[in-house]
Amino acid sequence: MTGLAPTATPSVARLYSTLLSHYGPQDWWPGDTRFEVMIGAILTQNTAWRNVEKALARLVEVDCMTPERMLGTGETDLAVLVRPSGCFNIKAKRLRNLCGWLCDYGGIEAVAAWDTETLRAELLAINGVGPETADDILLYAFDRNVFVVDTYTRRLFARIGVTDGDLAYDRLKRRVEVELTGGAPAFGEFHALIVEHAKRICRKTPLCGNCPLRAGCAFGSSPHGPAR
DNA sequence: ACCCAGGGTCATA
DNA sequence: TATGACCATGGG
Repeated sequence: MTGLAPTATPSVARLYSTLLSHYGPQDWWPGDTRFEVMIGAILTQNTAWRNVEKALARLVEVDCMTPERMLGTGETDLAVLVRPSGCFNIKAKRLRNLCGWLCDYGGIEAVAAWDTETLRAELLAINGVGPETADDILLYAFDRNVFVVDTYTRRLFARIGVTDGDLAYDRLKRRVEVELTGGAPAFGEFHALIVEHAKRICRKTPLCGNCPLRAGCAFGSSPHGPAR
């Protein structure tokens, strides 16, 4: 659709295979059920996953991991339960919004029958679910052929020059969905690999020797990172 | 003592 | 439409 990428810019497929061969399959998303994946997607907003795990464990411990039982827990009690994940008052509301939506439409199995466009639009209509969270849910809870764009994706693509400066969410998303073959499993691995790369590489030394992307990386330390 | 994390909403200009 | 404040815990 858009013009061909200049041959000098690394291809999306090449970036994917490089990360995959270096780190191996990540097998995302961690979560026992589709509902738990959805809850994790809310809780991990601007939050380290290790803190999300604590909140998820508490929800399981009090047997709260269904839409009905989560709604049955009061908002205040729910906020206390998810406290380790931060922003707990806001997240308690968002979890309730999500659960209310599920119950209104007949549960997870019912909404799972919808086509991807409809499901995405409905998810985005929930207060507290933005583009990334919606795509997390579509990809990892409902196995849809959707790529998730996050801050790391933007940073990485910008630094190694695959974006041509256009960082708009939908453009970036479409680009990966078009250029990377393999469907949902590949999209899921790619997003996970990008996050894993950010977590493990170049935090302290921007051009560390173990970086599989070498000089093209310079990625992971701060929102701005080293220039170029 | 800072900075950041697997974002999103809302109020301003 | 485009920024900025805000949420808030826990680890580096």
